[in-house]
Amino acid sequence: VYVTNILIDMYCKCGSLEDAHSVFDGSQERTVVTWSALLAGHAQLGQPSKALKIFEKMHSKGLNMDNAVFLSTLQACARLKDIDYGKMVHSYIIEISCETDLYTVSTLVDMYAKCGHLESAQSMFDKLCKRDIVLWNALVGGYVEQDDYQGVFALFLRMQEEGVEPDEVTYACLLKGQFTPASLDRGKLIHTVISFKGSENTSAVGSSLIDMYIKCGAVDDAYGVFEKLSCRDSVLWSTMIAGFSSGGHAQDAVKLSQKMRSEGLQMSPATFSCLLKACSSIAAFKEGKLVHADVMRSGCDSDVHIASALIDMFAKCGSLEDARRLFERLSCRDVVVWNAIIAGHAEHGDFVSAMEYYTHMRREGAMPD
RNA sequence: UUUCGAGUAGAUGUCACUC
Repeated sequence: VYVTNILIDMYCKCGSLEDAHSVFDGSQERTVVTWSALLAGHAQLGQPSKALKIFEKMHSKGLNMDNAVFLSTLQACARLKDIDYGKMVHSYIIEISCETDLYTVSTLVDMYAKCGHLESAQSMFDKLCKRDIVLWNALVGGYVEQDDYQGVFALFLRMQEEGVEPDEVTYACLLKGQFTPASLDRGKLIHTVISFKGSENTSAVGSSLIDMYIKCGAVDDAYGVFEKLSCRDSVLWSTMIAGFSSGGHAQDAVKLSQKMRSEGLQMSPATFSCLLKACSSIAAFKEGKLVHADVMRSGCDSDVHIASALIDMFAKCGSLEDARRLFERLSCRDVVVWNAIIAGHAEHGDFVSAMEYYTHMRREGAMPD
């Protein structure tokens, strides 16, 4: 059973729910953990409704639920913003009496906050006598997501008063809010606090800051943050590249990727994706072909995300042959890939081919959206 | 203290929408 459980968990963590399911279906013996692993996979991989279905099945089978099961179920409720379901799980937790577990309470607070019930989240929070940083962060994030900046401010002050040190997650939470050029002052204020606390130099905070400045239209400030960072992970590079191209500086995005190459850094699939978008936005054909070569070398050319970005890039550069050649070689085509090839041909006035691709798509049984 | 599973936070594909 252990092996089965580990396998299911592994497949879920690799993002393949299908494989996880087939292991699950083929298993002779199942424990709560077997179910729990499958449930967690669905809750975390964007299949919250299916996660709740699994929870219901577990319930009807009369399995003994434990904390792990509740946490994943509550995550699913939070994603769906299904407060009624969340409350139901909550009362179930009270019945089983494991409401004292800090992990469980944090997840409950997070669930209430994400569903917009900040008062419930706050009162649960207040009733506790022991709080860890995750719990604080969950509530901070909740206020931020509801755009309740007074609440954010009050809570942050209370953290200081109680001597709780914010960590990088706290700052990332503060920065995940809505930002527009009108909110640059708020962004800068948060940045000042972070610098004052000396927490500027971590990648999660750095990329959140960059993203914030880009959303505020302050490309130079964003790049300033990037330059100051001594340790850059791939998310940081992607953030900056994406930031340049969305801020109308696609040329700089390309330049940055050259710097990345010259430093001998491996590009991740996400980096490729950002970079290809930059290339297509300015129809940078030569650079696009270079990226294509990099993609081939890294072996992630079968990734549908990358493939569709490549097809789109070639199409936007006006090289439909290259787009077609890539398309033909793909073994797995999702809607986005089909859309990209169809739109590419339509964009260039080749409506006949566009229609042909459309009928081709229907023949293969893919659903248009 | 979660080594069979479980809590908060960062970037990423096509098209359409407001202007």
